[in-house]
Amino acid sequence: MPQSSAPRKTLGRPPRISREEVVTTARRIVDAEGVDRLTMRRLATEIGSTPMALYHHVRNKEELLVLLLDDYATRTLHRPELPAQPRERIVAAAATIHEALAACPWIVEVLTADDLMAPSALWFVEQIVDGLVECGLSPERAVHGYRAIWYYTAGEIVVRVTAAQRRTDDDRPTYRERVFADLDPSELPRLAQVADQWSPLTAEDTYLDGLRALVDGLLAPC
Amino acid sequence: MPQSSAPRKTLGRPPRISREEVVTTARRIVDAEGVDRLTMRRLATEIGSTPMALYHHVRNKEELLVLLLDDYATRTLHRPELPAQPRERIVAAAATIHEALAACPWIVEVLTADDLMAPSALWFVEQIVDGLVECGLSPERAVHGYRAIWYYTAGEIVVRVTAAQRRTDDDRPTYRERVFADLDPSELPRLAQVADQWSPLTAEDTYLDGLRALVDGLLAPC
DNA sequence: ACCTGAACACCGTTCAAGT
DNA sequence: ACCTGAACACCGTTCAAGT
Repeated sequence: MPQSSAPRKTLGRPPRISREEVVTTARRIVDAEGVDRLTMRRLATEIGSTPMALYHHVRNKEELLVLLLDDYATRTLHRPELPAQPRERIVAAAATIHEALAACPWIVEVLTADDLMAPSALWFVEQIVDGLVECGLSPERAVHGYRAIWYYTAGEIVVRVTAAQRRTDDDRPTYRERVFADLDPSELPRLAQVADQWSPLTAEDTYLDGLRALVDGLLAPC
Repeated sequence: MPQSSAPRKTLGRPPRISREEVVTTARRIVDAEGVDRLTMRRLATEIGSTPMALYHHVRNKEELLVLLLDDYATRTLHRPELPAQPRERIVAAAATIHEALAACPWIVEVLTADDLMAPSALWFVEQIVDGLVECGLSPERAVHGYRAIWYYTAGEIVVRVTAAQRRTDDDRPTYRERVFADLDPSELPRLAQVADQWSPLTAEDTYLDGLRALVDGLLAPC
């Protein structure tokens, strides 16, 4: 793996671009034009080099995206004052992660990578796991609880972001709208009842309500 | 939009391929080799035609994927006997959807499309919304409750499927493993404590536990 | 109405060679 | 050690023409 931070022991051609420059330039492209426009070729021309030069600094495009997420997390995920009460601490930590992710929609491509295991996010994971343990869960159940919170959080981001993308793409009625339009009220009475409110209702941001419900449910046996 | 099912009013060149044939062939490719291998060109050669012929039967690749999800849902999502008790009915309906999605990992590409609004899935959505209303939630809160369940379900699928993909891709230590390996126990004591159990713990299928916690939490105020 | 051929405007990545 | 040029093996989609 290329290590631009390691001391140079052997002499060779001096590097013209650094891993950091690659990541910074990639960030600029993504911020300005969206993640779809980030290609190795585009990045190379932007940086004044060739596609292949990049491969000396990142293993491949996927690694570049993970580095980008790390970079983003390090820059924006500052540790807030969290409530002392453990239940509220869990909610606040999850909400902070959620807020940071929601503000950078391109993340969806990378989000699903592993966990959100950017080093700067680990502190929040710690707070959540610790809060669950303090509330009486075993370490094992606390990890499972964190995962449930993570599934819920990642799902909310993925669903909301991609729905938003589709809305701007074109203005024909969405597939969902067509399906709701010819709904049989005798077969699906509840859905028919809420059909015309569905869009505004699902557009509301209810992340926090659902999060509280989930945390309450996870802590209920205690 | 092409309507192969509509009666042919004007005479013209008789169609050689149908929308149904396109979808069926696409399904065969996806089942056999994964969604990555489904390209318009590959599909065209498989069907014995040219890429452009496909565009007379589907608007574009995205529509093809939505049709594929519908097709899959129609074939596999059969209505089970659901428990009469509303809380258990909600859990069972969500679990059935989850099971169907988990069995077809290529879904992740499409999942995020809108809601899971395949017509054959609507019955399950109805059961969930109805169960929540029967438990005392207002229709509005019931829709929000369904959304929370959907976020959790979609998130679980997305995270698990992509984690599995990455595992098979290569056998180097994952990014997560590297991050966990050099964890500072004085800074992140809980994570350090569970570090070596993290992989097995997160590999466990705890979807149902989290789902029950979420549903309990949603119904708690009642 | 439906299909074809050729082209447009791209991708990520590898290989072999240069400095 | 780092970078370049050229190539490989692809993409989705459009356009203009054929039947």
